[in-house]
Amino acid sequence: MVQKTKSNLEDIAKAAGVSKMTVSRVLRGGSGFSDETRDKVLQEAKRQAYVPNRLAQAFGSDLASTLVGVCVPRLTSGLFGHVLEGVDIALSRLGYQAMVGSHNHSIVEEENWLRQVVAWRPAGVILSGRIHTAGTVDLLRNAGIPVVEIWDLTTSPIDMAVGFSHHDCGVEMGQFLIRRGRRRAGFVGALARSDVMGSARLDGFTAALDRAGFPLIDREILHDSPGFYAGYYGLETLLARQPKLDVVYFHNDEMAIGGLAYATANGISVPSDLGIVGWGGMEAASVLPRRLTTTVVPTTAIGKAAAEGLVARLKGESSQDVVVVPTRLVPGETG
Amino acid sequence: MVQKTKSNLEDIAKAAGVSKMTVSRVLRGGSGFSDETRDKVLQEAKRQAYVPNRLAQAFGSDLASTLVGVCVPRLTSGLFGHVLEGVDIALSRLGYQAMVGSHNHSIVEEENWLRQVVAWRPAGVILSGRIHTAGTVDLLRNAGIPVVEIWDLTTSPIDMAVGFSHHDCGVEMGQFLIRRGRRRAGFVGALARSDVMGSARLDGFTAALDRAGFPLIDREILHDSPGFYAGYYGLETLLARQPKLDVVYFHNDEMAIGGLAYATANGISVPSDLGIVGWGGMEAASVLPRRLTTTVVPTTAIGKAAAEGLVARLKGESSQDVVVVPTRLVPGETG
DNA sequence: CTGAAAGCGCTAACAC
DNA sequence: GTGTTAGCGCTTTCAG
Repeated sequence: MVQKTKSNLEDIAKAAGVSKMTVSRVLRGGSGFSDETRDKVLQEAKRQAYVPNRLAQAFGSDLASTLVGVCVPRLTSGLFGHVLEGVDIALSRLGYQAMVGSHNHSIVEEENWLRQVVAWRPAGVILSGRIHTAGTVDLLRNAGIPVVEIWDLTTSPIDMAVGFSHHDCGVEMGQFLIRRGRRRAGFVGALARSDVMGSARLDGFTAALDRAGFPLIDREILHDSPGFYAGYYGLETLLARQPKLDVVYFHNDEMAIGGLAYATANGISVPSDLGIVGWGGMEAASVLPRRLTTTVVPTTAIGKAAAEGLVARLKGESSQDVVVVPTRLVPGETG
Repeated sequence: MVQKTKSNLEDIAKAAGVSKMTVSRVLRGGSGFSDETRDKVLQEAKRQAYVPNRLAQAFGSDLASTLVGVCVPRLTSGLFGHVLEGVDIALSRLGYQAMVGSHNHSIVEEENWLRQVVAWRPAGVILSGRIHTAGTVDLLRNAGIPVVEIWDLTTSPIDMAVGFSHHDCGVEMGQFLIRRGRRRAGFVGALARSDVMGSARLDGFTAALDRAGFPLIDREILHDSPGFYAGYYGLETLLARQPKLDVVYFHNDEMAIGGLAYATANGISVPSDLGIVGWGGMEAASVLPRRLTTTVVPTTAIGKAAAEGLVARLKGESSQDVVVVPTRLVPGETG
């Protein structure tokens, strides 16, 4: 059977004996037609399995499209998965569609992604982080669409922002560990050169330690993806150099759990011999035999707030330009 | 400063002293123009920061759009995060854009998502699973676009498919545990009513146990998201009813790790008192103090193959309609 | 090698 | 309450 060409407003109009415009009005649920007309049109549309052409709609009118670009560093990160879920649920509830991309912590890849996406004339975009290429900023300015930057709030945003200060997270953890009596701290991270936000946490951490008079002893930064393995081997490497550390701050919880695995496997008792603390608040961290000491980030809430703020702006509703979400240092049994 | 209206082909044409058509040809890298013309046009395009309007492009021609719809059950699942990453990397390398959605294991939500997405006239879609509503199938047929169903391969696909048999995964694990001497097996799952693929694993598992003469003793299915917590409390509940189980098969690795945490916290020694086995192959499973016995699924490869197969089809290249990816039962130290 | 004309499906603006 | 006209930016087709 030959593929039947998709029906359009005109087909319905003809079949219902009205004009395209009337059909358009009915289908968009406006007003300016009789009940009788409406029923006829709706019935025809259903019969013909009419699917509106959003391309024509978005193209042919100033009506903003309902496409929203969303770019995150990595799709495989537990944290960003939750952020995306928050975005996705909010957007779909509001009738918007997400175009998703990832850039693996490269602002150049982010620009490439954005260049593709703006060509689709999206209603707005959600980006991660506060550092972008000049090209990205130009693209955004020329597009003249709302932008929400999520995750980091260290400096002032291009347009809107939802997040928190990574630097403060590091400071808070540093102060906490000092209060707990730790004096010889190390750090294990990954991808330092490109993950600016991870570096911000480290900066805050070292600053706090410095102020307390017990500066960071050493750090080990792996050029690897910040997962369990990197945490495991990162701790191994760091301890080989610095056997006398009394606590290690990890780039994130996955790495901290990897570190915990290394400690367990090597007879290092946690937290008495060595404290291990993470960042992020992944679910797994709280069901470990020993609950991980970490900073919990409200990931889904960030995604939701970003999507809702963007749409509020699009609808001309008043909305806050900068939303600060609270992170929470949760003392566990490992640090 | 007033927002400068975006430049279009005509603006460039005027500035370069040629026609729209010539500009169009140059910008799309075709042929039929002199080098001199090309340089002039490219220079003008750059000067005006021209961004092509993909909406007009896709709308105004039969040229397939480069939009690809991708729908997964959950964005927060470690496994699907990796699938999405595979899809995303392959698509962006090939010049396509992903419209992403999730349906939380509801085929009705999947249909709602698809209805929105089809209206954008995507080049193709990637769906998860083999069960869809009649409405979904209609939508797909009418759209006349390629469809790749990923993840499950139990029955024959609508169009193309990339995956493996969940049923066989269950059978294999059942046989493995019997060979290891387990005789009193239980199962802990979540969301059974809607997660058809999880059920397929359970079916295969019970079938294998039945054939061996040691049928499944009991199962505990939680109406909760299949994460660490559900695994923890699911095992607690199951053991309260059936203290004499000698092994428990979990819906996935997250739940198995939760179960492991419960066992550790309650002095149950694994694997001597109780075997604990999972499914999926999340990275964490292999750095636990005791490596989890599980089935490893090549998630990223599935996403990559789905995206590449779809694009191959779009370009008229020959491609396999059904790609079976191998899963691998990896014996660890927990079962 | 280059250009002119028509049209994709829809909606805004205006007429009736 | 309903219809008509024009046009969004691009590509296709056909003429030169």
